[in-house]
Amino acid sequence: MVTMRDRDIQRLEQEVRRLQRLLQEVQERSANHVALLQQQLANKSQHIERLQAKLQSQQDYEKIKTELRSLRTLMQTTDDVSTEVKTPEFHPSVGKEEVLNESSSSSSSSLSLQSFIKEECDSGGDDDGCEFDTTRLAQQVKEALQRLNIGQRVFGHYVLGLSQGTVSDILARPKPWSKLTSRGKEPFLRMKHFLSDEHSIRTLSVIQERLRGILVPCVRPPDVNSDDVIRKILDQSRLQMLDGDDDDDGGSDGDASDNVIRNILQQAKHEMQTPATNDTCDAPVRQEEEDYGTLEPSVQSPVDFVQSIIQKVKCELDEDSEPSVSPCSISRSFQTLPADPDQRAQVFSRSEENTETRERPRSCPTAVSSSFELQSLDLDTFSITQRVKETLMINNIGQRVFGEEVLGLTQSSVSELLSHPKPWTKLSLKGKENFVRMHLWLQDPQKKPRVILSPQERETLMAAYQTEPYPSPYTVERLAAQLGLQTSTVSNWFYNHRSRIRRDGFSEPLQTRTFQNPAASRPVSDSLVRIKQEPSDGDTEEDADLQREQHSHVSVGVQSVMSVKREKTEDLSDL
DNA sequence: TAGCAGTCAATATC
DNA sequence: GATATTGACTGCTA
Repeated sequence: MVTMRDRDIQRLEQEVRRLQRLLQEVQERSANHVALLQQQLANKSQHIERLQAKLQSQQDYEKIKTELRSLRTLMQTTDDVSTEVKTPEFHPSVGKEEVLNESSSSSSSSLSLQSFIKEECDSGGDDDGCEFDTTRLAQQVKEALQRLNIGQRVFGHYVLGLSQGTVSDILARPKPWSKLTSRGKEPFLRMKHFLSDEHSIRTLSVIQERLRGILVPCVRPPDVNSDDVIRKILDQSRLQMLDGDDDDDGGSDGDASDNVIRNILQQAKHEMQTPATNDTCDAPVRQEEEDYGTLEPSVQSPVDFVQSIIQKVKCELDEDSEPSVSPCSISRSFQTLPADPDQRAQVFSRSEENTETRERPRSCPTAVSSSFELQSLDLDTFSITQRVKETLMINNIGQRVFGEEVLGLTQSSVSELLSHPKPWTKLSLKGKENFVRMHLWLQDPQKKPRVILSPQERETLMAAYQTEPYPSPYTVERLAAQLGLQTSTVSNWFYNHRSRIRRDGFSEPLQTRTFQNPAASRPVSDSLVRIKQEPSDGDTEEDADLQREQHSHVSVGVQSVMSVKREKTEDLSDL
């Protein structure tokens, strides 16, 4: 009996131990499972955090979408401007309103320039009825640009289709409407239209902001020039290097640029491929493709828009990221020499006066021979240096001047370069640039330099103008000889001077002012000259009108247009 | 053909 | 970097 009970107890004890083990195993499994779940939870939490961060970073999606639309609009309209701006006369029916205002496709409230002009003119019944206060208009535009922090360059390019300098000129000295030709009226119509179209203003503001943000504006229409030639050569060289070897100090720049381009490309592609926004974009940018080449395989419309962005960004990044490669100086005055040795010496001596303030020559588009044959990338550096040395010697040009003006190098560097030229294949990208510059400089010796008149020369011309505003050919020749200038330079100066005096008379604001000599940006003693205002009996009606206007606007200044015209009339009378 | 209006773009200036 | 100046040019007109 006792034995049976002991056996039962023993069995029960075994059972308890088994259950305890089982319990322990379950507990361990549960703990592991809990740990696993906790780990998964942590992972999920991290994932959620990442997603939230991503969501946060993409909150400007709508804004970017809007900007891309704006950019697309401008891509289209810029092409329109670049072609239509060459139209010599303004034809309201032709619709240059494409500039910026074509955004009406997304803004039904936008007025077209055509309808705008019609509305403005309807009150008068014909063109004469369009009477704008150009001074006020210019002032309003200046204020708007200032308020929105929009530069004249961007405004001129996208809205007016004009260069920055012209915009500056028009805004600073607007002619009265009645004195403008139909061509001259066009920028003012555009300004008026721009001011009246909130969408255009907003779009331009966005673009300016965008350009200032990540890109450098490339507002000048692309053209074929020496810079392009060198750029192509160097690009080709870089491509070869990337394919062949890694001896390229410019490679990192290129990679960085391409990464940025790729990012924008992806963003733009995504934008364009989204069904909701995949509207038609039937403006292929063939011209830009030709100008800049393509980064990606060609794509069909509507992704042509993407292509246009690539080209634009490529252009902008190229200009921004490769300053050392940018072939800046080729077209500057020292790139080429006048045919006449005396003039060459004069050009260099004149420019030498200013070399202290000059840095590496800047970019300037000047056409060079399109048959330029440097694409072979196999320049004879020894021959080039020999020819450069000979040219410098013949023209008595110092290495210092040549280095500063053509290569952007010091005299010692020029000396080293000319004395010990490396073979082309051993040169780095930057080293090749110097030889390309020298080669172009040698290739195009007939190009005229930009003349910069000295204060003394201006003074002489001004004095001559005082006595003879319409100089005879003999006087022009005499002045040219006296100053060592070309006769065309003297003639141009007189044309320009008369033109600007007239313009300044027109554009003068109502208050009395001191009339500045065009040369007055320099401290020239004769910048203030008393103006003649008394009318002349022999004046025509137009002259009288001109005089009234002048009389009401100008009290002191350079010799007036009335006296100029009067003298001309007197000359004719004498004849 | 001279002169002009309008403009570009290199350069100066701020 | 943005703006102003100015020599040179184009296209038009008388």
